[in-house]
Amino acid sequence: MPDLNFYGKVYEVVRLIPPGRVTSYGAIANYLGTRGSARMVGYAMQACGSANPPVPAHRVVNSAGLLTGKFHFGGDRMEQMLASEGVKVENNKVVDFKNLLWDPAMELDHD
DNA sequence: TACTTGACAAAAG
DNA sequence: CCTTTTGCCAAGT
Repeated sequence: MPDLNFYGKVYEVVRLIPPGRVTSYGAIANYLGTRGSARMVGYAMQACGSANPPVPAHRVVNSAGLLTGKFHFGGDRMEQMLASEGVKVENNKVVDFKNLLWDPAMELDHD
């Protein structure tokens, strides 16, 4: 990948998330090598609106599978998109999160 | 250059 | 189980 900033790298990884799957901020940060920058991942999502192509930020949740960013999407839009991809959401959290979790460091960096 | 801010995470109470 | 505290790092001001 080209010389992308931290945000750019985050976008690249998030775009690799297959439909019907979800990942956590920490997983992405860990894949980028900066596990402590999990907050930056979410922070980058905030700026994902300017990214092109768009970033499926709705597939990114926190370590507990909680839709922390649903409020930023505006309403239940995040849940609707996830539901459309087959991801069940209940009480603002992903059902079978661990089963649907797509960890790039484990899926991509896999030998 | 220094301070503030977070769509987080893990630990402690 | 829920709330609070601490650590973390990059971007914006």
